[in-house]
Amino acid sequence: MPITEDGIYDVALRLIEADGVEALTMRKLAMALNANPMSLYHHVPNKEAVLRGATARVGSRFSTRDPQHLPWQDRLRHMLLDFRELALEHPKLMTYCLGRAEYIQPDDSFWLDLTDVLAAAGLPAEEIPRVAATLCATLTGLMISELTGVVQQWATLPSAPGGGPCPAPTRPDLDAMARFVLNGVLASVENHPARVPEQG
Amino acid sequence: MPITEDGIYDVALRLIEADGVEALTMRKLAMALNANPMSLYHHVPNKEAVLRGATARVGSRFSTRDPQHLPWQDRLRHMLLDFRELALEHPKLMTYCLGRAEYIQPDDSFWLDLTDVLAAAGLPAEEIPRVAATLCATLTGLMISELTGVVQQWATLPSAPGGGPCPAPTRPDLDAMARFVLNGVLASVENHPARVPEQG
DNA sequence: ACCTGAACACCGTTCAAGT
DNA sequence: ACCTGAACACCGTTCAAGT
Repeated sequence: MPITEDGIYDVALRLIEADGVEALTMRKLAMALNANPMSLYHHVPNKEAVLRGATARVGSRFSTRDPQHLPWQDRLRHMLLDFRELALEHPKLMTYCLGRAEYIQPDDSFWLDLTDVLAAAGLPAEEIPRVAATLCATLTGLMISELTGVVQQWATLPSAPGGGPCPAPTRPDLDAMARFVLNGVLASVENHPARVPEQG
Repeated sequence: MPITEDGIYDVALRLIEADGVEALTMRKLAMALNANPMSLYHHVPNKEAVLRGATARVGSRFSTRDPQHLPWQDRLRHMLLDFRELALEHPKLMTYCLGRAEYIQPDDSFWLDLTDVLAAAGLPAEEIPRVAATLCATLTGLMISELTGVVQQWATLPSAPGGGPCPAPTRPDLDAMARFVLNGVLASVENHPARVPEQG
């Protein structure tokens, strides 16, 4: 079968999730595609573009069926938890791309829905981009920390010099920690000084 | 002058802040040290150790004069803002190490002070490591997003499909956004269900 | 003990040559 | 248009040989 751009991104994504981003090589990628390493350069300008393409492919999988009839709190909750689910499905690539710019774009449904929800929450238009940006930053930290394993490591650390280590958090524990952060985010929006609460 | 382990870390840190982590090379590092590339391996096992050493050197600069007489809210505020200042002083290296494990260790004064503050806030001992872990995760996201420039980019994005872009945030704006996240963190701790508020 | 040159096994990418 | 082999300019690291 011939090489296609999307085929390159798909195989790259598979290799990344198997061995990590740092193990991805143009030569290995070509081998997995049964192609000559140099053939890739006829479909893709360079390695950076491969990583960008794989990232975009994951991003396109984010299908938010944003339930617009629900209260904004529930909509925000769904969005952020959906984002987390997607990140947990592609841990290796997401760990990579959460740490650099450009993984959330202005025309992503995630960004559009997020700003829409914040408008529904009663935030004035000029405040929305900055509040949305801080929410994305918080979400970034939660997911990077969970995906790299630091958060599990921290949660296991002793809280006092003499104390023993805590039991490692299980998946339900991590879910609870994510919801704890989420509740803080919701409270921050609710208490934003410029917010005009919806009447009724 | 002879090569020393600390000298290697210091020069590595300088090169990293000048050109970024990905531009650091054992060969360039040796050149900056006026040494043969292979000489480094007599003082350091490999490149990973160089990055770990440089990271530890930045971490040791975190001098928290934790004002224990202040209310826990003020102590927490100081700690997190001090952390941010340190990160802003070493943006390139911090961007790198915030994205991987092990940059906060159990015997770091940052961790010890953080757990101490949470105890002063009235959190039960068994809850402290997990709350501390989520706070570190939030802080990680804020700083990664600020250092990579995503948060500035997001804050500049239009909030509605028809709307124009917002003005780029200035340093005071970024400070305000950091305080916004900080207030959310404080509120999360204050409202933690297991917290026993201090009397008086 | 410390340094060094040559060498090995890799990279990403260019380019001229093939079909 | 698409593919390919050789080659270039790099990497990190090993190792035998030097002082």
